[in-house]
Amino acid sequence: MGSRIPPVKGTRDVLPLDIYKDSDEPWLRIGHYQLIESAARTTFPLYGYREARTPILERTELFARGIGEATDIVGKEMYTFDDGAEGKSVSISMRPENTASLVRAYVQHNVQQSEPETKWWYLGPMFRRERQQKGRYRQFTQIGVEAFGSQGPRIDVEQIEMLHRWLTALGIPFAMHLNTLGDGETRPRWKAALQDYLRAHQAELTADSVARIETNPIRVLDSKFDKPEILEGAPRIDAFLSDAARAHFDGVKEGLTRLGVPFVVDPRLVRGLDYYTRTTFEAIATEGLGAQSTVAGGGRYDGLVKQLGGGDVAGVGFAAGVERLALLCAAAGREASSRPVLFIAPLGEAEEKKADELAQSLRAAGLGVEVSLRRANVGNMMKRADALSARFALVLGGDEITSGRAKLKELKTGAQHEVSLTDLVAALGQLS
RNA sequence: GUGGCUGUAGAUCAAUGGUAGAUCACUGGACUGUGACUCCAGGUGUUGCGGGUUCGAGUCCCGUCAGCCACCCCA
Repeated sequence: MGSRIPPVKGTRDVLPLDIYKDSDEPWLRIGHYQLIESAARTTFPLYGYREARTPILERTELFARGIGEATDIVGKEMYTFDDGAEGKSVSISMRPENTASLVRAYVQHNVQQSEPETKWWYLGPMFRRERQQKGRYRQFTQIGVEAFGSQGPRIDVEQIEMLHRWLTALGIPFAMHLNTLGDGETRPRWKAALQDYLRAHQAELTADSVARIETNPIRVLDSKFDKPEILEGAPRIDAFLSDAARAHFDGVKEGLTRLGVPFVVDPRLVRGLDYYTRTTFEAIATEGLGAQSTVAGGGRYDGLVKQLGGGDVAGVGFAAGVERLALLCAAAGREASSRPVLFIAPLGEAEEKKADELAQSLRAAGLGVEVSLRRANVGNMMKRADALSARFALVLGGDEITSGRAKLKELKTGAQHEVSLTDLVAALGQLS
């Protein structure tokens, strides 16, 4: 008589089931996640990235210092609690992103000493307490990479090319947007100039934009509600770039062009996290995601390692939203599937025992085999084989056991092949 | 956090304020020897939840929760 316990708001189950919330909204299945993850697992190591895992829980301080106290993520979206288990209270948060954690691990283990140039990739759930909408959930999954210790533009280029390759392999329609935020001095100087300009035009701006002059003036440039001529007249970052920062950005653009990676320079591309410097980039889906169309975003964070107690080590990384990618894969009908090679339908008790033994030996040979576990007529068992999308079905009755031969039915074509039960492995290998 | 829309069977949706239904899916049977076609049978639904109005509420009103979409922000 228990009542149902509802799931936590903004979280969702990912099942191997064909569940549709409504007719034109494909529900995410595990197969969509697996497709994206396996593409990452095969692509990233080609570029020398190795997987790293860090805890979901970190001290709140890490995110406050790493991501920025003033950001929305840290200011109001983290799941934070006090952990008093060791006598004194420590503030703990569930990670809202993974870069700060990886930098902490990098510093913690003095990786700089043993491997000055390091490339890591990661995968896992992140948590932000936001109001959900399409492609945005409170628990979501990110796949990302970080490259530590390389200064020049070639690593930026290599990483963007890798992101391009991965998304292309997944069949995602996207455009790569590219910008530079300049080095450590550029951004504050540009920001100040922008604020001066916007304050001078306050009277003509919307209330939202006026409020953002102080909090996030760069975002004002992205406003959809203000007069374009005001936004276009704003000071551009170009005028504030140092020679070194400009040369770096030119190097990135030249490298991408040389490797044939398409991109668009987008001066309004701003990354929200405080740690970004110089190169920033975003892969933006060109269809299918509504307002949450950024599918991957990243850039340089040259000061972050030092800020978190390490050496003066450069970094570049990106993070991709798996749910957003999965929605696009779902819309395109692309999905990883695991289907059995063979479904065995035994007709009686003795046949069931024989079927179990056959299945065991086939599985030992690496073949996926499903055995009917319920006693039913052949038609129903065939129906089950069909539902599982088995490649072949085999009916096992008394005749087959005494003769040692059976008919292997290929479900897609309906063709039947007579085979010997003793070398089913070879027969299946030959047919598939 | 702000705003808009929506909550009825596993799914998609019906039901003038008056007996809660259809289709698909699922299970079984027709059919102890072969799935997709056909026919038949099978539903104990907290109508999201809680109040209110009414002789009577799935339907009207209020609240609340959840989902969706947008703002904000971000992957």
